[in-house]
Parts: sequence; C-alpha cells; structure tokens
Amino acid sequence: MPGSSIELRHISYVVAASEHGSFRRAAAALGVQESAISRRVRDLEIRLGTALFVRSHSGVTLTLAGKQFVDRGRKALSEIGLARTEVAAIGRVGDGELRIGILSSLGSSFLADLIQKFSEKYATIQMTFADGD
Amino acid sequence: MPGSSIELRHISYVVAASEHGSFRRAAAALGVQESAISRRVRDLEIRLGTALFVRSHSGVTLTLAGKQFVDRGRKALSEIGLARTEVAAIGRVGDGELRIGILSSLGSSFLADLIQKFSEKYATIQMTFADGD
DNA sequence: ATTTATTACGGCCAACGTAACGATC
DNA sequence: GATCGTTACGTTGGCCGTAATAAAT
Repeated sequence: MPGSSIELRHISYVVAASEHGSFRRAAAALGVQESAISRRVRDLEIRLGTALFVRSHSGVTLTLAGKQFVDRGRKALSEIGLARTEVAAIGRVGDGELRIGILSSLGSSFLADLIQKFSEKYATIQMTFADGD
Repeated sequence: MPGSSIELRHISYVVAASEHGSFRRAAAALGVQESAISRRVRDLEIRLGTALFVRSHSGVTLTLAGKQFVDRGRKALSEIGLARTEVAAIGRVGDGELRIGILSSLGSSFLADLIQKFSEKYATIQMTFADGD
C-alpha cells in the first residue's frame, strides 16, 4: 500500500515534473532528491491506476491522464495559494490598531471574559497580545 | 515549528469542523481523534498567522478568515476529487480491448521496443499485462 | 455528569536522503 | 562521461491515539 491519501505535496511534484520535463530538474527546483519525486509519482500512479508520465532517457512526458491531472492539480494549488494570501490579508486588518494597556499575563478574567463575549458575537475579531513595547 | 506545508488532510479537518460546528463531531465523522483535529487546526492557524475558528464550550465557529479559507479549501478538495474520477475514467478507456498472445515474461525485446516507441509518440497508450487467462 | 477543547507522552509509518544500479546518448 | 529514471536501505519527523486537564452547562 502506497500512502493513504493524495496530498498537495504529491501534486506539486507532478506539476513540477511536467513543467521541467524531467524528475531530476523538478527535484532540483523543489530542493528534494530525484528519488523522492520518482517514488511519489510512482505511488500516485499506482493509487490512481493510471500512468501520469511516459518515461524516457531524455526525461518525462505527460500522458493524457497526466495532463488532466495536472490541470486539476494546478487549480487546487492555486486555490490554496489564494486562501493563504486572502487569509493573511484579513489577518492584517487592524493589526496594531487596538492597544490595551494590560499585560495578558496579569489575567484579570474580566477582560478575558469581555473579549470572549465580543468575539462570540463578532467572529471576525483579531487579537494580538504584546508583552513588551 | 508546525508541519512544513499545508496539506489536503488539514483542509479536510477545517472543512469538517466548520460543517459540524465542533471538533469532536468532525473527528467522529472523519474517524480520527478529537485531539488530532485540535492540533492540526492550531498548527494551521499558527502558520497562517490568523485564527480560523472561535472556540467556545459549545463548539467552534468560523472567523471571517476561516470562512474564506473554507471557501477556497472546498474548491481545492473538489478539484482533486474531479482529478481522481477523470483520471480513473481515462484509465479504463480500452481496458481489456487489446490482448496480445504473448506472455510478457517471455521478454522478447522486440515487443517491448515496439511498445516503447509507440508510447513515446502517442503518450496516451494504456498497457495491461495479463499472466494467465 | 456531560460536553467541549487542549496538551504532554510515546509510538508508528510515510517520506526522505544516501547510494548503487541500469540504460541511453 | 554525462544524463536520466529506479530501487534498496536506514533514518527521521509529522501525525496520531491515549490519557489527563480544564472550563462551562
């Protein structure tokens, strides 16, 4: 049994290999060993029941199934990339704008309760606790 | 240092938690322990730099960032699901239609070479080797 | 008492790096 | 010799389950 589920790293390997036309160059670009790409791709092909690449001594070429897989895989990777940037942007909204002159470690539960109640109603609140400056 | 990259399993946890409104019920639905969901989500939040859920004693609720993340995450999961079914469909095209009266173990290299040349030109060929019947 | 999330501990296995191999150019 | 993919071996780090903790209903 190969790995139990398809993960984004596996998809990255396939996409990189398709872009570079070779497991070797894909591995260099991703900073891993060539054998890692070879094994991940092979296990993925076993799980899918279909070859994704045709191997030759001059590199690798996508099969028809491989092309479809790369199309979908790229979209999935793109969605996650967008998720990261969007979430990071939201995380920065209001960053540093609210400053409360209490150290959280003092832990008067009044403030904690207040914030808790507030955050339950407005689930978008972002809290940043600074210890020093 | 939490895990080094966002993976599809982590996204599944977040989506399930958002659908069930609780880490506990999400864990039951996915067949894992509640602590696994709690840890994965926490590490993901650290990596993203933003809370995805507001925790309470009655369950969890998505933050604004969490909603965005779930939207994108669902699309990514959907793409991978489509990739699987499409690739499986392609893998089955022509299955069993080509039968060659030679056992691959006999290994006359002529046939192997022929198939290799053919598959280099038409990268969509699917090969199935049967030993017996 | 039940339901909720969190966290420390120990173990497992998926994935990796290293290294050796076979094949082609 | 250089480039390409594959495979065996040993290791490690990410993830999990168990179990204990804490807070609220």
